[in-house]
Amino acid sequence: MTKATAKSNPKSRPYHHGDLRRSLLDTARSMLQEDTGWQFTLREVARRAGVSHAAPYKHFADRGALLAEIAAAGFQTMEAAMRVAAERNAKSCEATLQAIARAVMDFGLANSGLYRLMYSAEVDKKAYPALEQAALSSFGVLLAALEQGQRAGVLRAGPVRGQAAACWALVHGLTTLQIDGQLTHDKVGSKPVTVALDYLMDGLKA
Amino acid sequence: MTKATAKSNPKSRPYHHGDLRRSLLDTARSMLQEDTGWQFTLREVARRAGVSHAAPYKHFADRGALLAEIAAAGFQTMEAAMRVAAERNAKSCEATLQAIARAVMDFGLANSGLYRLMYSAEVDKKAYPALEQAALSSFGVLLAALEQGQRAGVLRAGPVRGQAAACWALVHGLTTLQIDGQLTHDKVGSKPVTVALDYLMDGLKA
DNA sequence: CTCCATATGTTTACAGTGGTAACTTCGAGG
DNA sequence: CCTCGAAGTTACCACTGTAAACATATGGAG
Repeated sequence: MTKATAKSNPKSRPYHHGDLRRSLLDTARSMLQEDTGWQFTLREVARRAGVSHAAPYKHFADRGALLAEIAAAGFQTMEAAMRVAAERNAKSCEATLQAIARAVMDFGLANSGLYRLMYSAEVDKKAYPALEQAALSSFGVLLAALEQGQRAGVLRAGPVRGQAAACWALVHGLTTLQIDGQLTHDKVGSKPVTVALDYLMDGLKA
Repeated sequence: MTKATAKSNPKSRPYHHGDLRRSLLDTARSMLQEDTGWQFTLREVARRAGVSHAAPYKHFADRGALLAEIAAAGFQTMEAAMRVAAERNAKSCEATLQAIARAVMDFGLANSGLYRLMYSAEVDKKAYPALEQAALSSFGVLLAALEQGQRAGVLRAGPVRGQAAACWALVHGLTTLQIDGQLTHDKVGSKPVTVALDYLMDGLKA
């Protein structure tokens, strides 16, 4: 592909960008990073990518499709983080779950814009099966950890998905609260996260 | 006020609406009700209120101000629901907390659009102190219940705000999950909510 | 090697949005 | 009664998402 060579010479701005699709995704991601205030215009993405405002439509059906793809990718990298956290803390079930929770929250805090997008009504999972599946897949990491905990007899026997929903809801809630700055140190103590999780963990134990 | 008489005769559409401010709020609220897909245009509100698209600006600084006011009102009615739930189930601390949780979730499910708005990044609490205070005030109901539980010795002694954060996060998380239809019966069991709360309650108990 | 089909980009256009400004109308208080 | 300000209106601006028509570069067929 000579496209690569074209990209190697950014000065002459070849008519064909080379890899606009990737470039648009990257640009959009970086915009999500800086942009806490929720605004996201496709035209601005195009502008920053140095391309006409209609160009993105050659690669994405519409604005929603771009967002959906970014959100899906977000779920995937979050899932990856969850997995390594789980594997590195496999000694006890509690440790694993705590590690997963921390991984999610760290991810959310580090990429607050992206995290918001992932759970925003802006992008509807029904319309993008790939997105929905990415979300479900990340949920699976939690499920697996809980199942193992039950098998080991550390956790109460019971509907795993119910326990998972509780954990997920708690972690997600804490993350958004923290993103919105409502879990400030003076309001809620020093280690609200660990503490809150401990409460739930105690309730889940056998 | 003869304005009232003017409003009583809607046919002749008097040049001055009578009570446009209230009317706009009502219209907007009802739009939030039907509208699950997140779109909310000020012009549409004006249209439905039977008024020109610039009229709202005589009563609200901008779109955000309207939304903020609606969100604040939402927090107030939610708080009211929480309060009556708490008072009607004051026998035991567990019952009170469960009732509060149910009240929040019922409110969220019954007014999903409004609930979304209340926690949306669309309306930033920093910019509207009244909104922020309304949110904090509703949080206070939960705090009070937990404090009472601690005093009664039913709950662990400890930082109340931390426990509150845990409860809040859990309930909020469950509510949004349920609104998004991700807590379906087959996925998560029959009474995911009560169950999940029970887990946390067990962990909070002394 | 030539040439053309096609993927990718650009320009132009349109409807709809939030927001401002200048004009009109109404009703209340001197 | 008359005026003055509040609450409407229309006209306008910059911007958005999206579509259609046009332009260009590139790879593969002849």
